[in-house]
Amino acid sequence: MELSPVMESFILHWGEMGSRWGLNRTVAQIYALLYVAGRPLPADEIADTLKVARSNVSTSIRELQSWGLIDRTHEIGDRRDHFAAETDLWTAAARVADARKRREIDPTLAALARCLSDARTDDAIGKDAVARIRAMHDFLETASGWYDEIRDLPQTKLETLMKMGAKVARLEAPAKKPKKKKGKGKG
Amino acid sequence: MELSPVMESFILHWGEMGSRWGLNRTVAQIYALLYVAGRPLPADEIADTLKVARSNVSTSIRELQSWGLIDRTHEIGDRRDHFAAETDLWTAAARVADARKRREIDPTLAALARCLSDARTDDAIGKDAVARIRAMHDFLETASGWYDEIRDLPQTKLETLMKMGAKVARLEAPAKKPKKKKGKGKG
DNA sequence: ATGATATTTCAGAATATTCCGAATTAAGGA
DNA sequence: TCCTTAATTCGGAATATTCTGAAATATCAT
Repeated sequence: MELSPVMESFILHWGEMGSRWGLNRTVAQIYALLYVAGRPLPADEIADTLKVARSNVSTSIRELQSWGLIDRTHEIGDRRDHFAAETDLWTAAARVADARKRREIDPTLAALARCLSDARTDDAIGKDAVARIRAMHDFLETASGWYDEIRDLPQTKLETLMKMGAKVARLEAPAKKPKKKKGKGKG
Repeated sequence: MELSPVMESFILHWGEMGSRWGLNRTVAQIYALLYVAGRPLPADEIADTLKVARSNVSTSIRELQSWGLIDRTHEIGDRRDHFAAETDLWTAAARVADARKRREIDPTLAALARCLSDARTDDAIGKDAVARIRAMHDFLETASGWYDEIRDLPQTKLETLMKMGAKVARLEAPAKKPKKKKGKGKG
């Protein structure tokens, strides 16, 4: 696929971004490419466009599939697999959040639970240290539970909830002097 | 500092976890150590305990400070700096979220804005592709705006909001048969 | 100043990750 | 079956990151 300057810039920036969020550059770039392309692309075209090895595309595609960020499709008269990005960004974000929770939060919670259990036979650890580990466990568990509760909300409900958030914020800090908006000097 | 088996396990797991969230192992381990220790430790004691180079501790401490996750303190009769972890996990999580937004989301938003601006003189890009880039930009901007609105809420308000979230969830899928509480089969 | 201790910097070693490309496997079609 | 094309696997090269240890710098007391 022929990339325009802006498309190229978009893909490069996205690759950069992805690498800060635990994806590797190629994986993020492929997602970006499929996202702007707006139509399913076969693996070899992806490799050509991004100038990476065909095998690298294969591996990266597998990774993107494991995140639920792309779909595999087919075209008549073409034996090759084609891939399309999930273009609904709410859905994409939710997929990533789900996957990260499953891969990182849940195992961490399990590890913390094991620590707490083991602590009962660890006579070298202090009660306060155990309490802090418990606090960590409970914090993650609470956050995790909230996530489970809101993750299935349809977007509209979620947006409503977000707007409620803004209201709560405004209730909390009512404009006492609505005359002038002044920088708070937070630094 | 002498580590009990559970403390060691906690620190190792946390190091593992941290590396999945963009911190390096040592940084995450130092935070974990200071967190369980429950008292300020000097850099050389951290190095001894974790068996890493003193210089590595210096660098990692700087990183932790840049995330706002540790405080520097002093003890009378001791010229060394001592470091203590932020033990309030809400605060710690907020600090990380703030930092990541500033370091990753904000620059990405800027890059996307630049793409959109450049797109006007890019005659090789299609209108639909521009529209998708705009969708990405707007999505991030919206999420970013929401975050700004709720980040200053005190914990209590935030918890209230979270509970509202749970309620909204329940309104959305009301228990038709409130006879028995049954596992929802989340898999 | 001088010496003692604390901290930081930084070049390069150690390690980890990403990526390529050759070889292999899989899937059709004739 | 055999041939062609698509897809995957995997050893190791290329690259990036992390970590060490030595040297430099800073801080404080005398």
